[in-house]
Amino acid sequence: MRQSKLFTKTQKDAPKDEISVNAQMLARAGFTDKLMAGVYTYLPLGFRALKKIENIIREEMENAGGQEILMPSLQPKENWTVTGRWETMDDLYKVTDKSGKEFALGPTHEEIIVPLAKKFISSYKDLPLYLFQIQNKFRMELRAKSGLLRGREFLMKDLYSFHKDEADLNEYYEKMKGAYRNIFEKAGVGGITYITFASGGSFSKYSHEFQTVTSAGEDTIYLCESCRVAVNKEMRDEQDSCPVCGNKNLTEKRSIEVGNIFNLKTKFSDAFGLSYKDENGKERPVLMGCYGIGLGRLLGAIVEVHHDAKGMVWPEKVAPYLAHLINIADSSNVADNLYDELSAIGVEVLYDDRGNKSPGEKFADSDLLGMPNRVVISDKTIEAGKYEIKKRSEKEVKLISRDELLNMFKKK
RNA sequence: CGGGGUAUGGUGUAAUGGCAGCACGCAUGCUUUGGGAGCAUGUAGUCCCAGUUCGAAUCUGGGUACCCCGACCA
Repeated sequence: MRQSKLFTKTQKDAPKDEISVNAQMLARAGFTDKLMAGVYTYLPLGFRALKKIENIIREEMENAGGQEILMPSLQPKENWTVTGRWETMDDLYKVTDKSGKEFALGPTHEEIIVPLAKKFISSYKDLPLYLFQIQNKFRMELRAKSGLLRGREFLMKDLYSFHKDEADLNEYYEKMKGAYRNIFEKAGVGGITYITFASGGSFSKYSHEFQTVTSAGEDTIYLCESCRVAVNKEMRDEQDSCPVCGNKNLTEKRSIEVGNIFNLKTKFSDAFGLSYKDENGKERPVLMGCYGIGLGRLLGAIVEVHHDAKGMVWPEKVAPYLAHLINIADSSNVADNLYDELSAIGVEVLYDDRGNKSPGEKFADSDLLGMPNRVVISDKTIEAGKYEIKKRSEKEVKLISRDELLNMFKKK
């Protein structure tokens, strides 16, 4: 992408009403634009990062047997009265059409997917089944806050699993924990994201959250350093020790809930009469699990974790572009050629080809945007027959040959 | 939803009852080019509705939006 053609521009100052780091930096860098509290537009760079996260998640969900679908956001009231959540869920957006008919804007999709699954599941041969979608959710947050961390409309991956018995559900639940670990690892927050025991509601003792430790977090967890698991503050009264090793010496941390997995058992199957016939022809309820990840929240969490005073520092797998090529030479020939060559071998490059910007401004922009690798072409590098490369996360600048440069990016 | 705060060009800000000013951005021209360049000329603003006043960005009332703390968050 030639930066001279990029839709967005950077800003020196953050909007005064954004306080959180993720909101400030994403706005300054032109990754997102706020439409209203808790509702954001993803601009080209932010959208690319979001898509990277989406693809990481999709790959893991497909590896875990998930089949992707897309359910509607606009949903009939009737589905929500079946479970009683039309009345009890107080963050449900309700809309009314001209005839007075009422609808919900989906905050989650159990009420839609269970009746859907009922149309296709009738035998033990149809199970297990794993369906997921990546789609916008709506929740009437009375206080949207912290930029992307708590929105009213936000992109979420939700997978629903359907099982013939509890053993199968539990097995898949453990498998999902592994898939989630892979996702957060690839997203660059693996080392500081802890599986956390949280309230399980009325059907199981626990649910599990994936909590990314950062001072910007709005949750409080108690961390067992040796087991690398945590307990959510909401469980503190009933669980004051590590659920794995019994250690009572837990560390209090602030964290962001980036994912949640939940054992639903037959809660929704019962409500909608979702059952199957077993090997003996006996009718049995289907057991369910559900597994969510907020993509925008994860994006925001990554920024909270990976930034410095100058800007964002994107992990390679979620960066909008792998490299930021900056030309500050008099002529653009060398940079143009490198841009074409890298593009030809499939390297995602943001090319700062702007002719009217000073080197200082280009470097400052590059630090703010935070692509993992910076390549600088100047009269000096051209004269030396080399390319200057610097990792965003490091200070050292290296001069390398064209072949070294191409090889470095080819691997990725 | 309870409490607190804020609202002035695209962005950040100044003006405490008397000519809406500055910086960045943007536009045009010239000069400049390794860490947010210089000069010149332009461009663009008082959240909304009432009220007080000779006169309101400024005071009063109402509304709206946004931010922060708390509550809420299957």
